[in-house]
Amino acid sequence: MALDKEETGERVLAIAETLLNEGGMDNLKARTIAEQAGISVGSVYNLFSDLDGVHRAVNMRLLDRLGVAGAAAMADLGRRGITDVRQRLMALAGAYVRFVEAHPGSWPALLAFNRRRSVLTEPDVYEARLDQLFEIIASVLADGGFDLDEDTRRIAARTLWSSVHGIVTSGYAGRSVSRQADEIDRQIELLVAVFIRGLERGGTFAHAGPTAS
Amino acid sequence: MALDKEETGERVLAIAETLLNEGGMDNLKARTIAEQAGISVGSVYNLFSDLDGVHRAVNMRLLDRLGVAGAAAMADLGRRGITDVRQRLMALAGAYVRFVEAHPGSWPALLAFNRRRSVLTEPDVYEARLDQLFEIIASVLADGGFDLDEDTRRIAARTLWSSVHGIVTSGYAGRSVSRQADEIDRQIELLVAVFIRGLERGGTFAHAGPTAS
DNA sequence: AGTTTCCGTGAACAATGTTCACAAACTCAA
DNA sequence: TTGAGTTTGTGAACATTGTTCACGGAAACT
Repeated sequence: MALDKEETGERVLAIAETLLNEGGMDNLKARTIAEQAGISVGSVYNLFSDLDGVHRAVNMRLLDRLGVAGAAAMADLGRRGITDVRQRLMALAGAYVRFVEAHPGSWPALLAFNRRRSVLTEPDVYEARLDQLFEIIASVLADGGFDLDEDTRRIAARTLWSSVHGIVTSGYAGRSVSRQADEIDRQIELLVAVFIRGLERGGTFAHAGPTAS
Repeated sequence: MALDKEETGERVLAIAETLLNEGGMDNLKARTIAEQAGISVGSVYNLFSDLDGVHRAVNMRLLDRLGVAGAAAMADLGRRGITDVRQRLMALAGAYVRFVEAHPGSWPALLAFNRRRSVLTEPDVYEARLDQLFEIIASVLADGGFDLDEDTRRIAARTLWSSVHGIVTSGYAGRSVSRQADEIDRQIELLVAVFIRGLERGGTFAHAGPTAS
């Protein structure tokens, strides 16, 4: 055998990611993986606990890649000496949009996966990887000259992320990709602009009135 | 037979919704539905094209219910003479949060369903139902005294919706429900506050710089 | 009554996740 | 090298599930 266990595992993950990216969760089949990897079905289960385990591993790779993309976008701006908050936030959002477009099947599959196993599993590893992204956003806000205490900045970073995420996922649900791409750009543009203007005005964001009656 | 075709269909949908709400998409099984409805598997396929058809029908009911919840929240505020933009937006967001909490399994299942059949099917009916919600938000913004042209207002309404949606779905992914509920409230509160302050400052939101280089 | 149409039934088929008894390959001491 | 012990690979077999369809009965209509 030319490949050792770890190499075979990597190959399986690469195949699995392609399958997920091309056909979503329904396309991740044990027999297809085995066939394409040149191993038997049983070996797949020898390498991973089950298909969920394979999917989880693929998801980790995706999250790592997303983190790298975000960090790279920031590094690029830093290299070019750009410190403008708006440009930095747009660069981060743009990195996310491009990441989603580059993973049209596997990223939705990750979201669907998390949704399926909502509260049942330990999302600790996920959270850790996402926190990394929140940190980037929070640091941008910290450098933006806003008058925000650390807690508010933390919330604002998460809110910004969730909002961009919502725009992108809502945007790509239905219709054709091209038609929606422009709509998504406009929404993100408005979101970032409004956010910056809103934060610039300062003030507190403490829990005030009732959410609803 | 005591029930006619339509009544049986309704019963099937009620059962299907319960199944989805309790166990997500994986829990929607033809045989379970048949058993609980007191009919045979074949009859399920006589009433609906396939399980996707059942799920689609359940989703329609959910979207209708969401629309009703939104309209009811607005009607309630109207009855109490409340016209404050912030309160109205918070009421809408609150209605959505409560709706999601009331459908902990079936709503995620709807989202997962849409994600699975991303561009393949006709989401026209979905879009129509969602547009109804966007209209409500847009009308609130129109009454808010902002200096926005109609197009910007449309984008702003969709952005606001997508953002709230993103906050809620990101928030309920992982961890316990109770822990996250407060975080979600704070994020929505900040989002709405920032949005209003940002829009108040007026100005244009035209596509300006490059999204990223 | 006879005919036609519609509807319910559940056995049967195909696809798929998962297991497991067996075999092959490998490790390492004697 | 040999042989015991361990690890790894294999694919047949099983359980579950979506979906179909030939059959039979009920209902409607003539």
